Amino acid sequence: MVIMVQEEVRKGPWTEQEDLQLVCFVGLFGERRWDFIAKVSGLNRTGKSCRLRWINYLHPGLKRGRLTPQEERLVLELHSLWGNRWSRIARKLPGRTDNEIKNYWRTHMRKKAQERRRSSSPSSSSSQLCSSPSTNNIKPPPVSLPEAAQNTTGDGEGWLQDYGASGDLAVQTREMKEEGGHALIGIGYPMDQIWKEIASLEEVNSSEIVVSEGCSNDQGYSSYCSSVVTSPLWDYCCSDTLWKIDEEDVKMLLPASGMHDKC
DNA sequence: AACTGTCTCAACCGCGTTAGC
DNA sequence: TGCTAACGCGGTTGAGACAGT
Repeated sequence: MVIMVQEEVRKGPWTEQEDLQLVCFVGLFGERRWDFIAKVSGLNRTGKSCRLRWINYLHPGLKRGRLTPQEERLVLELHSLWGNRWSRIARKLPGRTDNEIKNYWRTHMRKKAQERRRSSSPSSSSSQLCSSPSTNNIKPPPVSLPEAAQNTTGDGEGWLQDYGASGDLAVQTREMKEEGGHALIGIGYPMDQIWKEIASLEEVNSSEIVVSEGCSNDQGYSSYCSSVVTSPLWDYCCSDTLWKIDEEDVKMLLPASGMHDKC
């Protein structure tokens, strides 16, 4: 019997050493080709895992800590427009990740569901369409809404039912759905108004957002990272030389087998 | 102090989309 | 043009922290 001695792909929490290695190699090769980075870095991780770790934790532009009230409000507003399009929402919140927003939303919805359960009588079970945000078994009937509103249906009824902070908008939207989804405009909270509200929110955050959206390229980093708290790991590894090394040069200079030793 | 329930967040998984060949 | 690998997104899970009893 042949025993395959295969290096197992590591899972679970990342160690500081792994973080360091990843930061180094992302510095070398950029935020792409994650499988390649996973291989050459010597991390026994999948490319997916590396990417996720980078995006959700190591990215130099990330904010830490709880969402501010403005951010919370923005999340609620944008979710009412786009539904569970977390990455899209995250793009409007500089320094926040889709994962973070998703987690926040879950917590938020759970709280709302609990409050609702407490406040409602035991007999009124029919009104509790969503006891938990993660319960996606209950899918809403398909409705013919314009795109912005259609996107909101992806989560089932739950988020609409339990929507709290900007209740008016939620109620309006729910009413629209209950009416079959036709009269999206003109039920007291027209799309114009919604967009105005978003626009005004965006104005408040506009400077940050502009920077954030530029952050997907290298230039964005340099400007953005200087104004936001950056990872200590990043400080450790992010030197000019690292960024200036061309990938082809690296190939010439560092045989893959020993790369991670040098980094 | 010990136990239990709840919350938060990091990470994984599956699937759809995109890019390269 | 079809195939394949890589990427990106949304859903879900699980471990650790924290609060309440």
